[in-house]
Amino acid sequence: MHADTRQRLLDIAEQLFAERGFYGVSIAAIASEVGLTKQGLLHYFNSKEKLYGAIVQRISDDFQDHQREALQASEDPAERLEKFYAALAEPTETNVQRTRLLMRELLDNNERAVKAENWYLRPFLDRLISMVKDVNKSEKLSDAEALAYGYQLLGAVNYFLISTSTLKAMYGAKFIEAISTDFIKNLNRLINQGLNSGT
Amino acid sequence: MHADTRQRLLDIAEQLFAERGFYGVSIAAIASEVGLTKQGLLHYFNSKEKLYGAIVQRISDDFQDHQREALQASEDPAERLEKFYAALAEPTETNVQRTRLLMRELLDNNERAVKAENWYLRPFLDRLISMVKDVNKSEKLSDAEALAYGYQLLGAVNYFLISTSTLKAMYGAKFIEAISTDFIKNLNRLINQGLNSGT
DNA sequence: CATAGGACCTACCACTCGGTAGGGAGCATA
DNA sequence: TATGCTCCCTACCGAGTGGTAGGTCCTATG
Repeated sequence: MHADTRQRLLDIAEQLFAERGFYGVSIAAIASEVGLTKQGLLHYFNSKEKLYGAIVQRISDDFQDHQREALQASEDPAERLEKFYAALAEPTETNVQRTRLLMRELLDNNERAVKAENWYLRPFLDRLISMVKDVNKSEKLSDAEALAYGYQLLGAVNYFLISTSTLKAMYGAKFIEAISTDFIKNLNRLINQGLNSGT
Repeated sequence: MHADTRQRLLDIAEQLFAERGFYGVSIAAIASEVGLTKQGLLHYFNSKEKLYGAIVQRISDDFQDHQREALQASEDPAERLEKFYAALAEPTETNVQRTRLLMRELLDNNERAVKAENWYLRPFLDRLISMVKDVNKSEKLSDAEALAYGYQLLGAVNYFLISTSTLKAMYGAKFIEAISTDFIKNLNRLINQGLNSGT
């Protein structure tokens, strides 16, 4: 079964798909990067779509794992939310990579006209809603309000994450480092302040 | 010179690039949508890259125009910022389309290794920085702080815009409409609140 | 020692890609 | 009438695409 090769295949393909998008990478290019021929790759995944699907599935699974961990990390709901977003915002290489890939997924989704497999984000978002609602129980936020709020922060974090490299080139590395710390500070302020004053 | 055909070419290509990305569309597909052959298209733009570049340039120009308009729309800096983001968040078809295209640009930028033409966002962001600083003059925000703040809102808005169609499919149109109004409300609250209390 | 199956290969298929060469129709100027 | 330019065409190219067919080697099991 050679799970080893399979893993390397997934890892490298994930990286390439994140960098260049689904149409921007050929299976031959992926295979050669792994040290296989195109047909070696197709031995493990019968088609390009299947390979890509396996990658998205893996990411989505991991994301939900991290979410569950954040839930158990603290008793205070606000603190939990802070930790959750802080983990998402961490500029790890894999974190940035996966954010890029998921963002591309979001963009490409549209034309695939929402097939069932695209609902992978659903449990993630549902959990996010309940996390937000937990923070501000006194006001009894509606699901829509909670999602609006959670999604705003999600967008802020993800957008910034995929922008850093471009921003760095524009403003210089030092400036962006300064921004990064300000960014997290701001984020936490929004979490605590935004949810504890009138809607 | 048939500026007419040229315009239609740009319009349709913009739409297709936004939907499927640079690699996802062939110039033949674009041409046939316009009612031309591939070589008819190449008569106007010598290469696929040139066509794409012209589109990005046009968007970036229009964006800056809108920004300038927002600057003149009001005397109150906070209100200006509100109007600015409200305009960005408007779910117009072209607005969504262009946001998608620019987001793809941002994702693809990385591998093009930051050539000079990718700095098209620079004046846009610079103006954004000064707009944010104007709102909170008493605290004398640094450029980094201002950009961190402005970029957060930018990310929130853009990310939400490209997500609406997917979210609609997941949660239903009604729910998302509710979110949209909550979203803008939230955004304005963040603008007024976030900038007037301690950093 | 035979055999089955996993892991990977070469060769090839039909097709699409971006781009070039060269020509023709229509019109404006000389 | 000749010339030249804009607009757009057919025909074609080499390279690359995802995928299939069929085979070879190796190892694990009977």
